[in-house]
Amino acid sequence: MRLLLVEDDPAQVAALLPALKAAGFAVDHAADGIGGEQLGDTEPYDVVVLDLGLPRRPGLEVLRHWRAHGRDLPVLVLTARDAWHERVDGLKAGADDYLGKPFHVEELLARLNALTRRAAPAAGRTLAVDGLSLDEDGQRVVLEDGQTHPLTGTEFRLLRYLLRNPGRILSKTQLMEHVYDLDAEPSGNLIEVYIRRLREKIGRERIETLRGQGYRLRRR
Amino acid sequence: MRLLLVEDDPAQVAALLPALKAAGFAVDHAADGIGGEQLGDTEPYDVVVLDLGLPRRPGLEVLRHWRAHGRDLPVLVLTARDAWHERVDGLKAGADDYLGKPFHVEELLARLNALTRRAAPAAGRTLAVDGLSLDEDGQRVVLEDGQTHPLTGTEFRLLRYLLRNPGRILSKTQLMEHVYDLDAEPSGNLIEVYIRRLREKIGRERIETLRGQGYRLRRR
DNA sequence: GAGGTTCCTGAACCCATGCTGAACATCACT
DNA sequence: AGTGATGTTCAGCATGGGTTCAGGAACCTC
Repeated sequence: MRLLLVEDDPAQVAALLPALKAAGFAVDHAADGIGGEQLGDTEPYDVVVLDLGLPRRPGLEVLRHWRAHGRDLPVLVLTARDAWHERVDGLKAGADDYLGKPFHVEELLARLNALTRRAAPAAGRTLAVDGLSLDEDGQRVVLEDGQTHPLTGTEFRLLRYLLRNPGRILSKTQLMEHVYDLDAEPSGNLIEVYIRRLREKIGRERIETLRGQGYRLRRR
Repeated sequence: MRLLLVEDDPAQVAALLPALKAAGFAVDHAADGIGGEQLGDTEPYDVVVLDLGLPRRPGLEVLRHWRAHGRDLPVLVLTARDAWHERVDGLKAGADDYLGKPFHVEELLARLNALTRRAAPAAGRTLAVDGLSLDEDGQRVVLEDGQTHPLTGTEFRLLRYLLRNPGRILSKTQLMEHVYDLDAEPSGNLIEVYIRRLREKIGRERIETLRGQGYRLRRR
């Protein structure tokens, strides 16, 4: 079992390394975001323990990078205690689990166990579905015919979520919660408005409406 | 997706039920350990949300009972905040995941999603009986010849219930209660109307009428 | 086969939901 | 402060789907 530990605090590392090794993991260690990201890109780890507060590159970005590139290895995120929005952010970014600091080593081991027991999930996806692709760096959509449209921030988040769940029905509440953070209520018709704006850019028929249910990105 | 919620606090239940239903789960609820255990023993749930502090029988015992009897359905455990030993106990007893109270509903849904995705890999949620299959994500029927028809919300719920009970006679009252929530009386001829609409989509003869008794999905 | 009951069917109704265009508010940047 | 871009709210319109109704067909009982 190969494990990547991305953590900058030397004290933490000193505490964790022996415990992880004793638990039977072959541990690699990176002390900053960039190093961690590179290791995660290239080495076949069974699981990653990722701190969020990292020098050089935030943990969340590292995680998003992996997910955006289809890297679907199990990631356990370490967050500050009680920062529940961080945890939700982490889960949204594709974390499989989180643990609030400070934590007990025993608990970390238990959770790693649970994670590695899991079968590998479905293959990672590129954010491209049937000729509709999202340029995540440029924040643009590219259509089949090469046409590209720039997206505003909200449009981008909405489309990204749709593309991550092609063919699935997504309720307005779900969309609301993913486009904005936390418990946003679909008070106004915000989602409708943005769906409309997206449709203008990617084509009316690519997003179906399911009355009373939500919306669905059409997959051909 | 059938979900069993074992939780005694009425306020929690009131908050969770609608959210879970909105997320597409068919939710059964038990208010104590013994009831929950029995339901879990007998019904084919896709996932269980289990509170640990339960009257009549502690959640951990319920979980251990299931695991000891080879019941391997995914279980998410709700624990008191910061009771980390409880969480470790839970994991040792065979929980697949846990969540500390108080938690955010969105977080619960995210974790349930992860759990159910893992448990039913690529199986694609479909209910199928003799060449008649219901695409639960897409809310569509697919016939033997590949023909597909989109379903409205009510049609969908009705057909799903029929498919879950193929070959059984289902009275209009039963259908009413499952298509709508609970105590609805079959005042008008609503069910008749919907049966008709369904027949139009899946074929006249797939649903038999049993005069005075109800309807039955024909199984060949 | 008369009479009653149950079910079928097509159509009409009506309302919640969704769509749309535009105004208004807010933010970032200069 | 001014400007342009983005985010949010609003009001009116369109429409889909849930519901009701009425007339006819099928079925059962006597």
